Amino acid sequence: MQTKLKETQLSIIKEVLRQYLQKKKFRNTPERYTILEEIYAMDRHFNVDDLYIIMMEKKYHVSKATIYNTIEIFLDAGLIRKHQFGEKTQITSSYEKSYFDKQHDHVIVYKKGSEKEISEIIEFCDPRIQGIKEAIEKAFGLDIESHSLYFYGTKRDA
Amino acid sequence: MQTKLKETQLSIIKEVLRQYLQKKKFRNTPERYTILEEIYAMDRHFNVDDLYIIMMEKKYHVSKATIYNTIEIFLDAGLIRKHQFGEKTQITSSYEKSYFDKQHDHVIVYKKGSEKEISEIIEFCDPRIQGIKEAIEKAFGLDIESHSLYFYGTKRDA
DNA sequence: CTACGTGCAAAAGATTTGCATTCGA
DNA sequence: TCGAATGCAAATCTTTTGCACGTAG
Repeated sequence: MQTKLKETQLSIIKEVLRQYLQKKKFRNTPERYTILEEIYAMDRHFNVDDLYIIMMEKKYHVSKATIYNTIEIFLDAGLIRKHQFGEKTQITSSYEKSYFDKQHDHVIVYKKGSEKEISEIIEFCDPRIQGIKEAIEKAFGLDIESHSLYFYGTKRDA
Repeated sequence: MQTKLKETQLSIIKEVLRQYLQKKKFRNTPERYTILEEIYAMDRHFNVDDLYIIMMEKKYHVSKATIYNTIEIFLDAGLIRKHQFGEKTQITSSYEKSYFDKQHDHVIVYKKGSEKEISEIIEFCDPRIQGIKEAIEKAFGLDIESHSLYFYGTKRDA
């Protein structure tokens, strides 16, 4: 039934994409649906290269240019979220599927000695962030549309 | 007296750098002090290119490689902080001096129509973030060393 | 049929690296 | 003196762009 659920979810997000494309008067290209499926079949964060390699391995011919282009669309459609993990290193952007998730934030856990290697990424969700958001909106007369919060740390010694 | 204050601050941070270099057994090169002065003479966020251009204009010969190298040192010394503003765009890292500031977070305000252009960056400081931090540390058994929080939004209509 | 979207390769932009030279300790 | 830092240029890596072709509408 896990499979069943996945199938149902898949048809939902495809429908979301379909409606988005329609509204924006973009075309229903097969590439866009294939990439969407692959993203939603994955269970972790990914970057463009990860995705490209996966597509290659599965013999779907999709160029990186198309992946970049498509990701832009998915971001706008709210189907994925973008991250810049690893403040210390990393230029590469990461992404994750977002449609069935609730908004959450991340803790980047570094390996003890090496300040550069990420050992783990933990997700969490703290309601207090909402309170901060509302305070900011009121204080500065803004509409806050999104936020990103990262904590950086290490595993505490036992 | 603004000038006086600035001079005093300058001698303090130079001393901080001196001690840091000494502790790490790095060399006291003039470039490192020159770059530090320029950074602390600035009053806003900057990126490597900004800094490079400023150095050029003032006829200090410093290569970009050295700037990158030096910035790494200053980060580790706690003399500057690194940012990745503009989740939607921007690859370039920004930095800001940090020694006399208290830790603060940022709101990235985008221009109304164009989702890509930043119109303003607001700094704020909300103590609730501390509470979240402590909750995370307790919940996951971590030592959190730093965080970054960005809100993204637009000016509210009058 | 007519753009829009794709693939490919080249370009662009940020950062890193290699190497010869300089210079602080 | 001698190894660490610098400057310069080349290399690398991610993302963007230009152009010819294919295809959705």
